[in-house]
Amino acid sequence: MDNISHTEENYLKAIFKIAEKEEGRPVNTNAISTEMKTTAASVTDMLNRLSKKELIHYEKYKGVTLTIKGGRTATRLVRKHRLWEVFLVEKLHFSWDEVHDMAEELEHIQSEELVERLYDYLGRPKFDPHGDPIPDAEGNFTFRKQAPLADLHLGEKGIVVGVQDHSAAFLQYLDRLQLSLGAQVTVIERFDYDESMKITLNGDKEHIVSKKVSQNLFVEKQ
Amino acid sequence: MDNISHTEENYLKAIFKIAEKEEGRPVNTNAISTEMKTTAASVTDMLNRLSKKELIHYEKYKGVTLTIKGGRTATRLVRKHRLWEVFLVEKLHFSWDEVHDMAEELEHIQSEELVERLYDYLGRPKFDPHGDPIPDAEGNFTFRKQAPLADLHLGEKGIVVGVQDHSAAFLQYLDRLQLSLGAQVTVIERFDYDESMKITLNGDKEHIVSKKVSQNLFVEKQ
DNA sequence: TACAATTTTTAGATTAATCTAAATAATATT
DNA sequence: AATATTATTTAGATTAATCTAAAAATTGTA
Repeated sequence: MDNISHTEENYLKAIFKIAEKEEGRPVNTNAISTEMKTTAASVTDMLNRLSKKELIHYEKYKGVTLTIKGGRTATRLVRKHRLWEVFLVEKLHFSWDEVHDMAEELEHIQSEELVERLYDYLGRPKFDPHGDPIPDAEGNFTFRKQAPLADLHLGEKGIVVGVQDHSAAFLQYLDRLQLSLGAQVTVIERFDYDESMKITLNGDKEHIVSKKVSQNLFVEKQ
Repeated sequence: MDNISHTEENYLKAIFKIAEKEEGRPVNTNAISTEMKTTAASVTDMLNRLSKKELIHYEKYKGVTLTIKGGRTATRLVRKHRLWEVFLVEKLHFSWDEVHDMAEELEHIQSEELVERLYDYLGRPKFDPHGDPIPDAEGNFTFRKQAPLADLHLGEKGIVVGVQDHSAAFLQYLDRLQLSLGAQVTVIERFDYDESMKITLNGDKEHIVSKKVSQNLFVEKQ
């Protein structure tokens, strides 16, 4: 069969990512050009190519959706990306804010056998170092009933399970606050003025976290 | 600085590989086109590009040599390739005949930090699963006083340390004969007729190995 | 040395991926 | 509904990497 270039793979991943938020609605050209940091003209060009390869359903001016084949390719990339991130953090001891770019390259390594061996080697993880679910070999995601920390009411407890914002700046800031995955947080005060909140960390240290932080941090309510 | 494409990297590696055998003599266009499985015209094209980037010294009709920069790039690729092979064999339990193609892809992963962490993680290996030396971070190779098994005289002993032929077919055949790295061989008979030899394996099993095998297997004399 | 054979380069085309600028379609606004 | 705005596509160029065919240079040989 015709093989898929790195660039085509990246477009599929971008479309998949946008489609996640858009819940099935067709993804439009501009959204893709923003995600891919390229021009709309380049996107149109690529959409024609992807369509010819039956990786997307595409109608002029009407946006795109992934075909089964395109969706499978995208979830495989996500699986590979997240498994490599686990490898980099668990085995090579990189921190969670350093691994994204390396995983962007590693996800394009072809061999399916390699990925599955890596998966076993890593102990069949369900989540990556940022708390994002790792799809299984068939492309199925494990979902969690998570909510932004901002949604917790006074007195409620939660376990930190993920982030909305994946930027290195945010991740490093969380490290400074010791707000890493698995930490237990309890809301002990809420300030309406700037929507910040006071929390305790693992029933111990107290912190004030801004609205921005509490909105970008996912917890599982206890 | 201008960055180097995967293709350019592959050309540099090919030139490096040919230059190893040619011992410093300029590498000619045809040799590269054979190694790269491409046309001489494409090679000439690429040589102009590599020359412009100061990765090779190139004079029309006179062949090429690597510049310091080009040589460093090539040895880094070799280092990465061989370290990834160690990873695939030692950690993911692939066999030595399966890892080449995967390593061809993995060697292009950029991060130098990743390679050095991998190196530590693997226990700072000096040789890859085929017995080839892994250059250090500065590009220095560890050499061994090795010889083809064919050179051993009657009664001489050697330890299998490497292969000349890296083909999967040869490697699989060696596995069948239990002639893996580290095996001790003793020449107990030599047949002039077809230049085959009878050996004992680890002082035990007897085998007859063909000229072709004994020429493609490196041993360290004891 | 001169001719033949080989090697290498040049010329001109092709494909993937990109760009800018202009044209067209869809959507929003008065 | 007509017009303005925004989104998308088309047209035409560019660059990297490749090819085939032809030309030029080098090497081998009679």
